Amino acid sequence: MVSQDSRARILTAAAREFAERGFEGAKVDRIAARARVNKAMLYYHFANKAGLYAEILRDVFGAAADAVEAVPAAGGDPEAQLRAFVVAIATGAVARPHFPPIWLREIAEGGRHLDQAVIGQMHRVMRTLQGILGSGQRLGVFRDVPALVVQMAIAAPLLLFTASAPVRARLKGKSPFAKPDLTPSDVIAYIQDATLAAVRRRLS
Amino acid sequence: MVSQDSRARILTAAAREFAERGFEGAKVDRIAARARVNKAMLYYHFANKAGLYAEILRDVFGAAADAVEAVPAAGGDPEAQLRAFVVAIATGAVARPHFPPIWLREIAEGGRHLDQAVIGQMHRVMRTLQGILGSGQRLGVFRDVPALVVQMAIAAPLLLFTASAPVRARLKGKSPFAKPDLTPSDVIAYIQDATLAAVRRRLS
DNA sequence: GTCTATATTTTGATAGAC
DNA sequence: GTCTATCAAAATATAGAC
Repeated sequence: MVSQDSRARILTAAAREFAERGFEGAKVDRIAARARVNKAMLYYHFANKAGLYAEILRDVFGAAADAVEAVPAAGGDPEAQLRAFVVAIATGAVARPHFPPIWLREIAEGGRHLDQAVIGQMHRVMRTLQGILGSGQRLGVFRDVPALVVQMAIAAPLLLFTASAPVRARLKGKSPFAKPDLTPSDVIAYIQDATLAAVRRRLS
Repeated sequence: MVSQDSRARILTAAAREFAERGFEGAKVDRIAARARVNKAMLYYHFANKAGLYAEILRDVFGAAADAVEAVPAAGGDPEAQLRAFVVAIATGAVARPHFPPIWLREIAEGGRHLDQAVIGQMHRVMRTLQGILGSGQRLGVFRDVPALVVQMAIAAPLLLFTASAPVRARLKGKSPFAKPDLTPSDVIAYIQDATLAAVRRRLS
C-alpha cells in the first residue's frame, strides 16, 4: 500500500528530525517536508507530535533491548558475555544513529516522554546485565558491583562518543579532538577492558 | 546595585530552565517568571534568548575547566592526579546541577550553540588530562591510550548519572533502578577503579 | 532600571474538498 | 489517502511611558 509507504517515510524523517533538534526543536512542518508528504498526511497517520515521538521512542528502545537480550541467549562464560554486552550496546547505537541523541535528550529532559512501554524496555536491558553479573559472581570471577553503575559506565561513553560525532567532525583539525581518528572499535575495546578490570574479583 | 541583582536572578533562572527544557523548550516568559522580573527586563540585560544561553554555556564550561586545571597544580603522582581528575569532573557536575543536562543536550544538538570561548574551555580540559596521562607514560606506569576515550569514559557516566537523577527518582521502587540507593561516591569510586585499571601498564 | 501593551512570526493542528 | 487553506495559540521581541 502507498499509505504504508508514507507512514514509514514519516517515521524515518521524524526520527532524524527529533535526533537533530529534540522534541521541542523538531518542527512538524519540517518533518513533513523531509518525508515528502503533506503535513495533513502526518496528522492522518499520527494523533499529534507527541504520539509520533512516542512511537519512535518505543521502536528505538525496543531494538536496543532485543540486541542486548540476544547476548546471554548465545551462551559463553560471564566474561565473554560481558564483552558481548558492550558490543551489543555499541552496535545497537551505531545501527540506529538517531538513537544516541534521542536517548541523551530524554535523560536530560527528566524522562518527560517515557511511557510504560519504554520503561519496560529499559528494565529488560538492566535485567540482562544483572543476569550476566550475577552468574559471574556465583562463579567467583566477578565481585559485587551495582549493575546500574556498570550499565552507565558502559552505555554512557558509547552514547556520547556516537552522539558527539558531528561535533567532533566540526572541530576536526583543531587540537585535541579526533587527533588519531578514533574508531568505534577503539572505544569498544577500551570500555570492555575497563569494565572487566573493574568488575573482576581482585586476586589477592 | 539592584540591576546586578535582577541580572543575576535571570542567569540562575535561565540556567535552570535551559537545563530542564533545552534551548528550544525553554520559554522566555517562564525564565522571566522564575527570575521574578519583567520580560522586558530580560531583553534589557541580554540581546536575546540565544545570547542569554551563550552566556550560561560559557559560565558552565568555564567552571569545569577551572576545577580540572586545579588538579595538576596540586601535584601528586599520576595515579593520584587521575583519581583527582575524576573527582574534579564529578564535583564540578554536582556543584552546578544544571551543567550535566545542558552539556548532554549540547552534544545531542551537534554543538549548535558552541562558540569559540566554549570550545577553548573544552580544550583546556583535554589538555589537562593529556598532561596527566603523558606524565604517567613517561614514568612507565601508564600505557598509551587516546586521551579522548579516557575523557569520555570518565565524564560520560558521571554526566549521565547526575542528569538521570530525576528519572531515577521517578522510577524509584520499580525494579532495577536505584535498588541500593546509589550515591555519587559509589559512581566516582567505580570510575576511578575502572579508569586506572584500563590505563595502567599491564605487568607481564 | 522597570513596567504595560502590543506587534509579528511561528507552529501545532483541523476543516473540508477531492 | 491526499491536498489546500486556514485557524488559534503560543512565543519572541520591541516601543514607549515612567
